[in-house]
Amino acid sequence: MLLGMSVYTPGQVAEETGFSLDTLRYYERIGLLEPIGRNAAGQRRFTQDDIGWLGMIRCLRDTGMPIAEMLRFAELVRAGEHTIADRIALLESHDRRVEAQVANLREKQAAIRNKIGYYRAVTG
Amino acid sequence: MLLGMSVYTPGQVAEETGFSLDTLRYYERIGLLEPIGRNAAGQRRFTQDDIGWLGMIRCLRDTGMPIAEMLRFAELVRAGEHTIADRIALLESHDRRVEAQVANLREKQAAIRNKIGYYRAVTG
DNA sequence: GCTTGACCTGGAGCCGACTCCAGGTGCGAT
DNA sequence: ATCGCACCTGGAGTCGGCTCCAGGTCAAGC
Repeated sequence: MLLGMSVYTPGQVAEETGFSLDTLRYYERIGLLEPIGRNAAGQRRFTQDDIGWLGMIRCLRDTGMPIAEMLRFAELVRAGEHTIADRIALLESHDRRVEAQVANLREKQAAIRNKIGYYRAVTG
Repeated sequence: MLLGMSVYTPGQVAEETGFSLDTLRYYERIGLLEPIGRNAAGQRRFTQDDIGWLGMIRCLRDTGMPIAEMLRFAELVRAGEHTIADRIALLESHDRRVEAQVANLREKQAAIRNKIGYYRAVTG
């Protein structure tokens, strides 16, 4: 029973992660994903681990991390356990940027709402 | 005394708004700013109003509104008072997107912090 | 009267992040 | 056995948003 060893087709992964097929191939090409396993016909078969890593990629991407920095993180992960301090440093520094991002967003949002309020007042 | 009629050079505006000189010219070219006044030598002189509008642009830009939509908003503003309802609609719809953006950011940030916590636990 | 510095123009170039394409393979269902 | 579909490759193209460049103009200070 190899229940835990399930693999996923590119289509399934695209569906699940929200990345397009092209983006998945692109990420593999540039080394953001390490080489994905293949079946006999040369088609990609993603593992649960690959999908987990893609989840991380999505977090970083959605919070505005540039690909160059995600690549650095990927390299740290590949380099093994002794890079964990560096990974923490990278993620914490990113976390601070995210915090600043949210603060800026909130500030600008307040100004926009203010403008809406002004327009409302003008039209009565 | 024309105290209220002060004008600003491109350099001053760049300084104050944080937009580069090239970006200011670019925004005028594409019509996001309406044609900026000129002095005798053909150099731009920005008014207080221009700077106010640039403040709005910055809010919209920093909250992720694409230029195409800012252009639409600019056109509404130029078209006069009768477009105020449309402007409110546009800004409110944007505000909802900003809200979603913040929510997504927070969610992904939580996952990143989780990862940091995991790394911390691993290294003890 | 010459240099310096801030500005002007139109147009080209760049960067990040995909996205699309042409031409080809293999597999499951009819 | 043939159709359709999901997949493959390398490479080119797109898009948004600037950013840079060459060559030129003025005004003020030395």
